[in-house]
Amino acid sequence: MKFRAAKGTRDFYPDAMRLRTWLTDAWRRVSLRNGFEEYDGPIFEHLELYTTKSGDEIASQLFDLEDRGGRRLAIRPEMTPTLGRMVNARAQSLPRPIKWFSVPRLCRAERPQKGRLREFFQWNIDIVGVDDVLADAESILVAVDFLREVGLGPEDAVVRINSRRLVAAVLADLRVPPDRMDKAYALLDKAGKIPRDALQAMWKEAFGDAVPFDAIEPLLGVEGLDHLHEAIRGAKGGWAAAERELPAIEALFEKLDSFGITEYCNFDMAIVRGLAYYTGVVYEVFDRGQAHRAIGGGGRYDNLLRDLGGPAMPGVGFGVGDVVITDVLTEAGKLPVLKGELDVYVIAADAELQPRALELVAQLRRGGWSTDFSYRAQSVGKLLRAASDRGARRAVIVGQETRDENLVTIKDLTTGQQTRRDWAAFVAAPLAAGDEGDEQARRSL
RNA sequence: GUGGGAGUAGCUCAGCUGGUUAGAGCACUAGGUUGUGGUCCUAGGGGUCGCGGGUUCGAAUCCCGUCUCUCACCCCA
Repeated sequence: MKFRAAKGTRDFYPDAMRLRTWLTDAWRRVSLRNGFEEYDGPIFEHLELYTTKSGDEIASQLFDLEDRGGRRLAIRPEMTPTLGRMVNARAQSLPRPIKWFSVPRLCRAERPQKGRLREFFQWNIDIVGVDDVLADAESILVAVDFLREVGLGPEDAVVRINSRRLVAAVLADLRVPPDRMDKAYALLDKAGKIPRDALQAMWKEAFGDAVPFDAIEPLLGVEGLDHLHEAIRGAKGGWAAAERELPAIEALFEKLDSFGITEYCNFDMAIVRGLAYYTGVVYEVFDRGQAHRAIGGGGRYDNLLRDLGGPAMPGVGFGVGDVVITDVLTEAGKLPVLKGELDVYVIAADAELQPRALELVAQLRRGGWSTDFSYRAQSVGKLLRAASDRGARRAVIVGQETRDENLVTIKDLTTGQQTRRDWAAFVAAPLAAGDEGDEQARRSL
């Protein structure tokens, strides 16, 4: 073939499209029932919207372009800057809290690998205008609600939660200079991914003796609130600043308890997140088997809107990409088997009856029922097979009985039961259970 | 950007100590004589063996290059 799909992109043939729609429908369903409203923005933005926030390195992972007027543009690699821009533009008039969601198609010019493609879909949830920890907790509730919706229990997935403020406090207690915080975050983020001695070497290289590795070691691998308390109490020299941050974390976990989702949640000092704009609570969702990268992640970004030129407005939100979650669900055997959806397949028993069959097709379609038929006159057996392959719920045969008595023969393709009904009655309710023959089926429902 | 692995039918793969017209399963198409599917049988279509070059009487098979895919690293929104 001369042309194939570009690197890191996917074609969604009907089979794959059904799954994509199933997933995005789940996202929308969960969003709406949690009180969020859908929004969307343009698929490309001014390049600076991304570069001003995240630095120039980011530009190398952007698909950027220039229009004929010389404007520098970029295909959106994430949704949060667009959200910030949109909220800023109407900051004075939007009722708060702003609870919005979106399912944008995003592009990043990265090298594709497992769980990462260059074009993907991402579910975004944001709560803007509220700095209450309750908003942080609710965003996590929505994430967990989704996990439940797709059949992932607490034994399958976990939300690992940390706080940038807490980490910053600990680092301050350890006398890490404020301008070196980002470096320290980056190293802490590696703690769970590389061997301890390698981390030690990197830490030593970065901070030398000013902040000895011994001092931060108790911090590493801290999981669970109890463990956190121990680590802080046992810290050499005392972690006064860190101790002051404890109540905030405890308050968050109290809300999570009220929401009934603590079995999914765990405090984890290793979750820092790479993104610069997070200021408070940060969290990531993982499969328990740790066979995949993060399913999703989010956190609080209290300075982002101001940094984008708007008023100071706090926000919290998360994103879940379609690639990793699909991998996880596939592995767990939780993806549904989806067939095409068709209410009725109309069969003409012989070629002379095709006009009546077409008449029936049109009437059913007008009534709102998804209906299909064969272009060719084939044996009833072949057409029933076609109906079955199409995933039709009912096959209806227009035959001799239609000619003589205006009756149609209806076959329920899932049970195999067959009944005859009057044409008009069938058109009025094609999926209704039939008469005597369907009594049994009706009872079993 | 760096490194490993892999490219044979739409998909999953076999064939590879070089030797006639390159195979299987699934999928697809058409039949199995006049109105009953989801489990059957038969037949058929579809591949310049990723591409280019080299070695050889002869290359899917050996060598070189190249492209693509994939996994990992870097990075992570």
